[in-house]
Amino acid sequence: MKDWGLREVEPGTTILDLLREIGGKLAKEALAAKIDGKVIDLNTPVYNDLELAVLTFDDPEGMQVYRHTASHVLAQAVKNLYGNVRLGIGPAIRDGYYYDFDFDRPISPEELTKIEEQMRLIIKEDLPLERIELDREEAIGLFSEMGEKYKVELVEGLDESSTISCYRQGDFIDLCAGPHLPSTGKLKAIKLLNLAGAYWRGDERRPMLQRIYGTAFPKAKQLEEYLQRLEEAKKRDHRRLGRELDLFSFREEGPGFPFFHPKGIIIRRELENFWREEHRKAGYLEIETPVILNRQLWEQSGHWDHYQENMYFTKIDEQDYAIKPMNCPGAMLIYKSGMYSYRDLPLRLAEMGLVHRHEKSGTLHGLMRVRSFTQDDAHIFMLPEQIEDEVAGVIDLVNHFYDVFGFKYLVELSTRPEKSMGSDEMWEKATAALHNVLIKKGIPYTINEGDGAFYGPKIDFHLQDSLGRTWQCGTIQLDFQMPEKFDLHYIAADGQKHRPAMIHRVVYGAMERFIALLIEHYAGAFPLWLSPVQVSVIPITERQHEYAAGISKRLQKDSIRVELDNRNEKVGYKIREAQVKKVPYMLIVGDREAADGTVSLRQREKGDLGPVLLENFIEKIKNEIQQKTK
RNA sequence: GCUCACGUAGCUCAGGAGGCAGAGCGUAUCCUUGGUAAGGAUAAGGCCACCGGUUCGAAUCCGGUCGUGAGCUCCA
Repeated sequence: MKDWGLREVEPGTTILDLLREIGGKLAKEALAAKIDGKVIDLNTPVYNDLELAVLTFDDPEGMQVYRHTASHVLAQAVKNLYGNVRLGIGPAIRDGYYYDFDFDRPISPEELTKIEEQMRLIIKEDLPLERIELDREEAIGLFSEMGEKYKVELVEGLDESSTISCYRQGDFIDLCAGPHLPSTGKLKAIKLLNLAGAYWRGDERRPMLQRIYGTAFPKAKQLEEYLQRLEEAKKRDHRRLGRELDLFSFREEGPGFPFFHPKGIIIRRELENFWREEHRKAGYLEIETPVILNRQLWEQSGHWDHYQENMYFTKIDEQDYAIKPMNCPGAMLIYKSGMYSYRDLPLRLAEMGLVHRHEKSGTLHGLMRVRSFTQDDAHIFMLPEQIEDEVAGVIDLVNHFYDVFGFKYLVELSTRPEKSMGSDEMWEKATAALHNVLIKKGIPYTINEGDGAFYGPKIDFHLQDSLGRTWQCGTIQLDFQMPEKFDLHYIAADGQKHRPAMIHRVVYGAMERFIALLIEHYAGAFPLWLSPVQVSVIPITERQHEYAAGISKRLQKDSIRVELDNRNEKVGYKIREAQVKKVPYMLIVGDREAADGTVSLRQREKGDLGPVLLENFIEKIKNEIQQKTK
């Protein structure tokens, strides 16, 4: 923030006037101001001494004000075009803004163009935004008269004592805390992006409104760049790359049930191998539990009461069974099959468990959200005093894994949900334990109130997809319930039975989701160790087919995943294809290479690297695979 | 599950006032044997998602079902 020194002005001068007086680009670029940490309108008059910071589009708060005003312009445009429409809410969000409308008749996406044109007219008029403060009764009266029932509801929900503010631009007035741009003319590059449904106040029992999403930038170039980024993100979409790279598919015969193709399975198995290795090192033992288990077990675990709508059922010999939606009850039974001393704890039982959940049809999303998936699960049974160490250990493990892939993640601590089991005391104890570890480790996190599992609070690790949407992957869930329900115990030093504590945890989360995120993260160009095809051998003419086949066999002998492209095509064509399929290494062999036992090496990112001896290449690639570096 | 939109060849998509189904990529065969991101020719490939209605006649119009997309709700 620049320092413009001290200024003295007539009382009542607005901040905008003040900035104009200072001159330069300031007045033009300013969007809002900040006084004592509070963001305010540039139209605010100044009466006392104060320290002022100017917000531009480069400040997140400035950007928010800019887009929030754009949402008001959107609402005004819609009001102008469709007289009979009730307004919902219209905030600024990441990358833009939206506004919710209750139309008499749903509008179609084509109409967005028309609305956008109307918005441009409003911007051109350069209408000043005026802040109006009223009391509760006045506000309710005003919005009732306008037939804005949602606004009336909002006002009624506001604190008795709070001042209610509205913003007016031309003949459009909206309930709003502000702040806003001084006038609509400040808006430059605007664009409406899409149309979707959204429940009023996010409640599925309430009416569904139509939400219009848009964005706005001060410069046309910025808007173009943003749209360009969206296009680029679409190219990284795992559903598209999954098809192009022949990794997996979905069919109408099994909505939400993915089919993994040979190339997709390679990635999956590599991830599993890595997982097994790291878990062995971290002191886990691997187990496997059945997919179908008796109803009585699910009643005992609480799933029958708390998770039924997400479960699939079947009958065997007239008996009710359920397809497991979680692996925990199975792990409980394994624990129960033996006797444990306190010296045996912590006992870490890991399971690549295939679970099925009946997710609502509208929530399915490629591999990110499916109805059958494999969790890289583990249940840690431990002494109460081992809880914090074990939670910390899992956090370290998650950290290590995500580091290998170069993922940045967001951490959330989720607390007790409404639908849950156990005493308040248990919940408090468990939540405090998770909280402590996060504090001790200095991990930044946000609290997600009421979003815990029905049996305990949890720490979640979220990863971002190509469009910046976040997906929960790793999770650590503390559970005092299951050990209770299943009457688990261990023999302590006092020779008596005691109750162990338990952690449910996953690192990848679900293999399917994690693979989806990896695809988007790498844009399909997997690091060598994960690449379904690591090397493509490309003979230039038929004369080298034999030599090329020998190379291919030689690589295969060392478990290198190689494809021999001896199709009747030119080198350029074959190289292009290997490049499009994101194969890390291409070995081009012509007469020269065949004569001196070399290969011409081409790397996916670096291009032609010239000839190398085959054995040297093999040594290099084996080393790189082992290192798991790019 | 809800709102809106969409469903035509393996993929990307044209077409459609109701009257014999189209392109590019990919695939197959042939020609070409070419040195670092697309050589040429020919051919195969479709119950226009499914079920019903309107009509002499439906890929096209109408209704329903299923699936997909964006978002909401819900969650790894």
